Amino acid sequence: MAAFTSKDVARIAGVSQSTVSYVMTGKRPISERTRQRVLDAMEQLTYEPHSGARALAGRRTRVVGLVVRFGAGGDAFGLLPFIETIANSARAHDHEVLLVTADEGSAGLRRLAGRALCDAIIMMDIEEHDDRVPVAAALSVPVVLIGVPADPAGLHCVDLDFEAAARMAVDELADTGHDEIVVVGYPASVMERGLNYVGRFLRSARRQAQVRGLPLTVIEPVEHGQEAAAADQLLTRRTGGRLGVVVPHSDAIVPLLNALRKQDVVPGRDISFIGLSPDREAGQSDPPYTNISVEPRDVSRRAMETLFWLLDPSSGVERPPIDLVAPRLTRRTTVMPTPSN
Amino acid sequence: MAAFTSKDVARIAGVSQSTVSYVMTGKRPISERTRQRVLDAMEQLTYEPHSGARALAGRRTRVVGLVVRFGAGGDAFGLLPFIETIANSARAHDHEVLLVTADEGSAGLRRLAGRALCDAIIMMDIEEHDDRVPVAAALSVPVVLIGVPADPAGLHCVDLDFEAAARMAVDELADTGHDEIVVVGYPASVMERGLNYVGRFLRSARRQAQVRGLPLTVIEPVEHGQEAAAADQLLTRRTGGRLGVVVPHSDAIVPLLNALRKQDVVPGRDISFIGLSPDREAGQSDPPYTNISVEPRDVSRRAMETLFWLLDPSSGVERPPIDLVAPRLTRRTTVMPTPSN
DNA sequence: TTGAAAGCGTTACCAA
DNA sequence: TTGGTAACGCTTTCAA
Repeated sequence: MAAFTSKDVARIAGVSQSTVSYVMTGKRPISERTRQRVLDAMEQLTYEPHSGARALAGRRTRVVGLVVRFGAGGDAFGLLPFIETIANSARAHDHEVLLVTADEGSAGLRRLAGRALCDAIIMMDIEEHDDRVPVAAALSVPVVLIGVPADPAGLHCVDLDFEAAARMAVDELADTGHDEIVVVGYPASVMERGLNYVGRFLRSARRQAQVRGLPLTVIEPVEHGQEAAAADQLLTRRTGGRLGVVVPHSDAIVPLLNALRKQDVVPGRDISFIGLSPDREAGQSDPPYTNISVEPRDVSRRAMETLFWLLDPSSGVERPPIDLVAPRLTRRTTVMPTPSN
Repeated sequence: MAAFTSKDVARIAGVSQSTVSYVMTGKRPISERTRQRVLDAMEQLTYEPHSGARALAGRRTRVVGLVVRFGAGGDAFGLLPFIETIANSARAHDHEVLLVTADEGSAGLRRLAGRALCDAIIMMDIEEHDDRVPVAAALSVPVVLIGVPADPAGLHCVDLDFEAAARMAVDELADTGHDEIVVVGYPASVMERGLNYVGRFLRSARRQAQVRGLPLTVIEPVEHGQEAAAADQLLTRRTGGRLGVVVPHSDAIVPLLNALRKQDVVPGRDISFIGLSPDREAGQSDPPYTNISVEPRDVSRRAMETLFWLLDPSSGVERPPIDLVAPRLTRRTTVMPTPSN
């Protein structure tokens, strides 16, 4: 592991150092013959360019900063697929991923930009009123948010369209002749954090219920492990009418289905059930439930497309400042059909 | 976001650029008065050192490379706590974390070291015979493995002591008068990957069963979602004697407990049950089960201690090349007590 | 189509 | 205790 430099490559190839650089960047035409000689020399030395030197001279790091929050909060199914997709996308663009935890708050952002650790930042787990957003907006590097804060401050945001998701759930229940809706809320830890999508979903659900003239109650907060109690509470709400249950917190779905089963309540027969979750989970669950799709991979892929477009606007088509992925409703058997009489 | 340099800081503070550098690194004594002036100037300019320039001149990046495998394979509970702990530990040492996926194989390792992207590497999800291990051993930066391959090639390894864990499980069942042991194996995807700990656990379990003179069967592979079938298979094994079940794949534990319950088989009364999982999961499960602790945080914390010791051997006490975290057995109610007659 | 050379912002050596 | 200055390995202008 001798650690050769572009000077060594140049010497072996019998060209100047700048030619080596231009072969790598492709920023000026090189005769095929020279190019090949340089490439051979690189191969021979197993040359790798020094990223620090590159960043210094070229004022770009080829690194994407990723700010995530570990621990309590988001849905468990979520974080890993997000990170994975982002890592793959970065690699596809020949970029690295630098991981920063949300615990660092704005300081982490300032460090990423100030120390020139990355060319762009992608930030997840945005709160509705998030201190970091104005800081991010003032940074010298572009920032893409996964989530939509109350004030995006001009930043590009990508997320699932939780407003549309809520409307879809309410509409589905309204269209099939239900006369009451219960939304099973989030754990207190999630509620308190003021995560943007919680408010976006619940507000939209309430509004649409009003539009459709249906009473809607939110049971909240529902702690992890306390889903059985929520199930009880929910069943007392069933005043003889057709009750529809909507569960936006995907971690609560399976426990809740289990709790209902224990009470011999069959979704699709006794009550209706719609969950917000990836299609895969919904289809493989027992029983499979009608769901509204939440696909982390779609969201983070779009976020990365936006990010790379911001880094090189000529590279693709312009991206909208707020880019919402449309949810999809998949009917399985947990929503009672419209009564035929 | 003006992007000031240490030259600016030097000018404002009325000192030379090298003095600014020495204030930051502490590599030579600075009078308190000068030091304060420099710190004030930095504060005033919100100065942040350029990491690329630093890496170039100082030949150290203050970055830790983290190689992880996403997707199928390891236990779901595992990856996130590992990453989180590593990120926190890195931060505590004023280091960044660069994330690389295992899909890149040895190329990722070569890139990390060749491009001087990091000072040290931590690599997870090691296979028993892993191509990357010899490559890692030849790198110009230290590498710490989480896991123990057949041939560590001189690299430092940190992991749970799966051999001891298997012995503990077998001993516990032997000591309480069982006369048969069934180990519920891993999904095929995990078996095929040849992950190091799978072999380490199963081999050790077999050996210890032999030592204790107990028949031991491994049901394998057990797919995710197929735990009910495994439960059936397991119950047919119950030839009237006292049967002990050991479940090393933590993802299978809860589904398996559910499957047993459906058959009205009560662990601790009808059969015995020991799972390998974090204590938290075991205690919060319904029912709580006797478990052997697998604590990702302990393992990754130790791995990071080793890594920073390798980066600066004078900083602490020497680390063993193979550092195994001792598992702990916590008895709950799922192992039948020794018959009293 | 190519080369020479001036930076990029640090660190660390050599002097003072 | 401090300052001056030569690297560090690349990119990019200016010339040819």
